[in-house]
Amino acid sequence: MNSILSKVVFEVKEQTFLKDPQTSDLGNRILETGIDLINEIGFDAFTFRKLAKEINSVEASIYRYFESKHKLLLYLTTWHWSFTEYRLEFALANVPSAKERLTRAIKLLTSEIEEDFHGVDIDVVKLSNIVIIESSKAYLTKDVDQENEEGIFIGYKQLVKRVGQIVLEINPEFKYPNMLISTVIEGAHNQRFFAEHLPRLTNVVKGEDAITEFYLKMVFKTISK
Amino acid sequence: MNSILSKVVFEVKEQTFLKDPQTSDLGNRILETGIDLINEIGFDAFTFRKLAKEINSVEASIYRYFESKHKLLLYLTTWHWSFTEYRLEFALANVPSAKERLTRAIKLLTSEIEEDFHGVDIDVVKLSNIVIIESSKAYLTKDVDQENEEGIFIGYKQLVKRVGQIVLEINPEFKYPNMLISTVIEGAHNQRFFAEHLPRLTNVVKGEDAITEFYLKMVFKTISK
Amino acid sequence: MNSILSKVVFEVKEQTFLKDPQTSDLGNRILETGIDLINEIGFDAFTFRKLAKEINSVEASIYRYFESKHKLLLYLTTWHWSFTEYRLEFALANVPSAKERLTRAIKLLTSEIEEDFHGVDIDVVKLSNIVIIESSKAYLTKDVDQENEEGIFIGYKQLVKRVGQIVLEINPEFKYPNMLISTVIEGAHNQRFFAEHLPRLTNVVKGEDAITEFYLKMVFKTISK
Amino acid sequence: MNSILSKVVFEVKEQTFLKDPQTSDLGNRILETGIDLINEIGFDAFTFRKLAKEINSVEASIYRYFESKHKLLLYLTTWHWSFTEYRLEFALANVPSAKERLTRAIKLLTSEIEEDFHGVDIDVVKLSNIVIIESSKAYLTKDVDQENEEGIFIGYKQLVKRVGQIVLEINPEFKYPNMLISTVIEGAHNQRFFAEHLPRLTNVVKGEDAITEFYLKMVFKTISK
DNA sequence: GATGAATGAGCGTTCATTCAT
DNA sequence: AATGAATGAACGCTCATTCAT
Repeated sequence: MNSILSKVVFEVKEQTFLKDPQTSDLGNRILETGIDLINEIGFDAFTFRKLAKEINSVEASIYRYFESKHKLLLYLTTWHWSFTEYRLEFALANVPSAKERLTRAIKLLTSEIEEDFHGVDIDVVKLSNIVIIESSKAYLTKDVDQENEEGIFIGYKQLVKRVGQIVLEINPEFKYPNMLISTVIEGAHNQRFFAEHLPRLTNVVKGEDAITEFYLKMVFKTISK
Repeated sequence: MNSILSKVVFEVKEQTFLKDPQTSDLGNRILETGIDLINEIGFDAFTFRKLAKEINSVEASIYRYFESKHKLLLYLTTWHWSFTEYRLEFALANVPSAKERLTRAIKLLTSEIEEDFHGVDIDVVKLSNIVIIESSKAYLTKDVDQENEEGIFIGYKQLVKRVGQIVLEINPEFKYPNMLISTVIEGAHNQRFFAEHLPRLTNVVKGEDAITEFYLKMVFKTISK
Repeated sequence: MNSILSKVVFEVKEQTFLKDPQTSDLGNRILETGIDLINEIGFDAFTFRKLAKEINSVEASIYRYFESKHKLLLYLTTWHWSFTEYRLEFALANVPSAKERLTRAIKLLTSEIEEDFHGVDIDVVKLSNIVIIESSKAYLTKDVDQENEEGIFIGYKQLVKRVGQIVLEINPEFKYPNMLISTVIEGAHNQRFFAEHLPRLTNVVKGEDAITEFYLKMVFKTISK
Repeated sequence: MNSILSKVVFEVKEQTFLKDPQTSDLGNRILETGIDLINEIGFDAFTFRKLAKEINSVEASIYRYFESKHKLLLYLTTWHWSFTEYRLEFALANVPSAKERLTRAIKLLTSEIEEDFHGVDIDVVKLSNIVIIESSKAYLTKDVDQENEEGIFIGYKQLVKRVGQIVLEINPEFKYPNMLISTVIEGAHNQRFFAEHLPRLTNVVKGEDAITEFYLKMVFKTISK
């Protein structure tokens, strides 16, 4: 699994790092401990200084890999989207029915990751939490347009497009496939956050898989003729 | 209009300010120029120092009104939700049909504000842009839980609940009214941002009112039996 | 003397400071201790951090007064030129003979300051050393042109022009009065430095007033018809 | 020409480098690109990191040649003085008249270099600009005395002495030959800089060779009995 | 001999905040 | 009530330098 991963996972990220963190021990510690720390204290409070202390190194060393903490966040989110697309590929492979494929895709996009992915050093569960809470901060910036030009969000767009195309297979006349899918992805993030922190904004009861159920129903009803 | 506004609009915000900014000239300048400045440079780059310079005052004076820039953002977003609820009240008053009320509600929540609201000093259009881009940063924080306890998000929750109840009028068995409505509200924000900056994540063509059309259809199909 | 000083001395410097250091206790400590410290360790090694430590304050406080250490140096040099022009005015007042005035001007520009100037908090002797060693660094920069536009070097230019005009009184056909005077001023700086550190570049014997003697002779011979 | 150059030019510099940069390809790239870069961004903004990037190498490699950027500047200036002395030797060879020799020397010291020197990889015009703007920073340091002891400024001193001796040939009683010549050299640097950036300090009109004219006259008048 | 990786130290800057007036 | 002055703390960043290969 590892070799395929390596092949699939590392796509668009060249713009986000100065030196590929996956190629050295220090780089990997930056990623692993970085994910832990962002999870723990939140991205706003996260600084390279604190991370450096945590990995018994210094800020200057981290700057060899990432230009800024914002770029590190971009790296993590693009990694996450590449990884998600890779998982999607596997989940949909050899499934002929478009409806079944869309079902699987929505499930994958709206459920929590639980499995352990061998061959990946990165803690995908924690990373997924970061994506839920912090990823929107990665694009809600004055720099979006420039970063978009640099192709940093390609992974996300590809994913949306790909699932959107399944929608079109089912209903070729549906006008807003991308809008629907990005609503589902961002919505699932929000609902998961609301469920934990602002429960009156959602109707999720802990333990149940309400989010997935809701979005599945929503998608299929919305695209029905 | 003004008197009613004053009555309706200022609800939950006591937790967000130290001294009500609407009661003094300086306070109002803080709000007005604050909105301008956040719009211009983004909330991340926004500081009390810059705001103080802009209004020819000093940081210390702003601190009389708001404990932090984060609290100012909370003030602005709660103001926005109160204001939205007030507009909703007017839009739904004396409309007997639940479907018509839901339609009006969704339209109001997903369209851009354009009208000029007399009697309100605050530039509601600019404020609405801030809400789109920055409001999620107001709750995607390590302090959500505490701020939630303090009742800061009550306005938002009320709004969601109120529209959710219209959904239940139409389909009393629908399990996820709040989830649906908060998905619509947050989704509309996202799509409006995507339309401008990451168009491949949406299917919005500029000029058309695709967002409203999409969410109207989505809501009614989703809640249909 | 003080009152006249205050009037004469503070001219072009507004561009060099954020808040006039002469108007507060802390500001004056910045100037006095700043001069001491630059003298001691040299401008290159001088930092706001070290200065802050020395005056038992913090960098942030110094930044209220000066944008950068470079601006502080500009402040000090412009102060020095204003002060020199003021001294010149006194030295030349009521002296009818142009030759005598030129002689006095050259002496003033090429000799070491020794007197104590009452009513001035600034240690003019130490400041003069700084000007000798560091002032050229104030203009030998990529920012000269911009700073020149801002009028920062006006004091120096005025001084050169004023003495140049005495030259023209004596020999109206002399083509290069400013060139001559700026050569004298910069030359005197250099020779004083050489005398102390690179004696083989000069012919100064310590104790003698060779520098003044040389430049006096040089000037008068050069402008003679 | 090259072979003589090689013999004459490389004199005192042993103290300034760790490994002679003229003996390797990388070393020569350091010199050439270093000169370019210092010219472009100024010595203050110049760093080994930037230089390394420019020559597609790394900082560590540059450190093999030069202990610090300051030493590199010393290398360049001593090279320039050796080169100037070499040019002087040629210009004065077989000229019996002392007055003529002094004239030629002053001209050489105060005019801009324009000719292309074949056999020298170093861009002498750019180097000359660096010397004008930055060379004073090479000695206006707390380390002058030590560096002087190490003989780093010998080239400059020799040059001054040599031309000073022509002065003495003409007027054996003139007391300040070195002072005069170093005033001319430094003065010519200053005036060239002033002409471009602070024209009101000089009387140079672009295109004319005023600087040389002025210093020629100044020297001969000053040393006349 | 040249390089890649890493680091220690410190700089310049800004922020949020407090205190005295 | 508003302001002016000052500060503590930390951030982001870069530099010069070293070490192992």
